Amino acid sequence: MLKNIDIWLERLSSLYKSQMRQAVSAEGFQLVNLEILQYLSICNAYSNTAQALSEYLGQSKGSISQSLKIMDNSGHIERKKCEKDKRVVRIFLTPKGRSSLAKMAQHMVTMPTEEPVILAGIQSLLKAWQQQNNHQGFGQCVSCRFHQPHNSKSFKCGLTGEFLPTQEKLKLCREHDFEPPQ
Amino acid sequence: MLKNIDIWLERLSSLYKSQMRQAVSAEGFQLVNLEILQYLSICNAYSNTAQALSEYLGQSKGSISQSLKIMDNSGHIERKKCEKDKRVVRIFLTPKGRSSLAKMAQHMVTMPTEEPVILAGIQSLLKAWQQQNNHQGFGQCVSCRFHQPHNSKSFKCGLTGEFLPTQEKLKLCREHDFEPPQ
DNA sequence: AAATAAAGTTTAGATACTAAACTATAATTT
DNA sequence: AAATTATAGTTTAGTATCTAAACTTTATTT
Repeated sequence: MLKNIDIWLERLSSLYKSQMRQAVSAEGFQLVNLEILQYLSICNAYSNTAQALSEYLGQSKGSISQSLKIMDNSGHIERKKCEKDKRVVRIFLTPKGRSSLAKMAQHMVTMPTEEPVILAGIQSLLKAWQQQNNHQGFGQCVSCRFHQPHNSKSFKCGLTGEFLPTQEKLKLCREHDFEPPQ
Repeated sequence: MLKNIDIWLERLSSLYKSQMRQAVSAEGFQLVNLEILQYLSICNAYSNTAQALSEYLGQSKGSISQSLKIMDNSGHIERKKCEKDKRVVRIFLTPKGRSSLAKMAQHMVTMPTEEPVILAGIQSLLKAWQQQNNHQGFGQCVSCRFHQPHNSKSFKCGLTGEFLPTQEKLKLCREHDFEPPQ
């Protein structure tokens, strides 16, 4: 049935969630609000939309839309219509949102060591999952098949053709894909 | 702010949850029901209670109690009063519960490899978390400070003094602790 | 130009969650 | 031994969340 490592992964996931629950209740938030703030702090400029959040968190668009409305009213996020595509509404963290997130992050323990092999293991798991789930994306630009190094200040995204500043390469992208499609 | 590995952990956790959501909706369940069935399938004989579930999942007793009531009515679990301590109600998976769990497990991808170093990494993270959270327990008997090898068929739990069959040593215990208390 | 697709919002109904009050039993204290 | 405190669980009431489906607007495809 469940393998040894699956049991630990299960526990890891439960404990992570439990930790988040503690963090939010200390700040009078709901779980989903922290998830949204956290996502917005690590996603790239292509991925700050309700649709992306819906895919990332695995919840319906309607539910996300409602949560965003509340967080907009409370001043934790800002929504701006995208000029290029007027169907799209881009979401941004406000200073208030960032500050709330920082407070909640204090309640969370981070990974004690940055062992490359652990990172590699986690990535191999994600890779397997994504392959099963029709390449549903979300990963750092630097590990993406579209990532093209350019110079020290920027890299090129092979999908959009745009040049992005180097700091963006560690952010999550909804278009991320490890492997070329079959 | 967030370290590289934290971002991947975040994604791991979100994807895990998202996967679970897909699995439950395919069976017409709710997320929490799968979490409960899963826990019951991996916890040991000391840990199959509402209180333990509440601690494990980080939710209130009331919420857990309500979910258990529903799952009892639907025949997925059974509740039996504990003879030793009449305050306690022990929870058991029924064949129907096991079968539902098995069906949902088919929708979940498991860890591709059982790399010991990845397992070690996950455990070191859990250890750090537990230490911050007042040793709040939950781990396999085999990694617990109370675990005392006996013979090939059984081991002794140093906390309760009982001898437990070997197969139990891979199950989760709510009393689990990595390190001796300070 | 028409049809289809995609992003987002709104609504209604179902479900889940928490906090607090409550019952029952066990463990501690006096 | 009696009283107090702690623990396990349930119930209730109110709030928040979630989904599905209908709908609007804008983009893309036919």
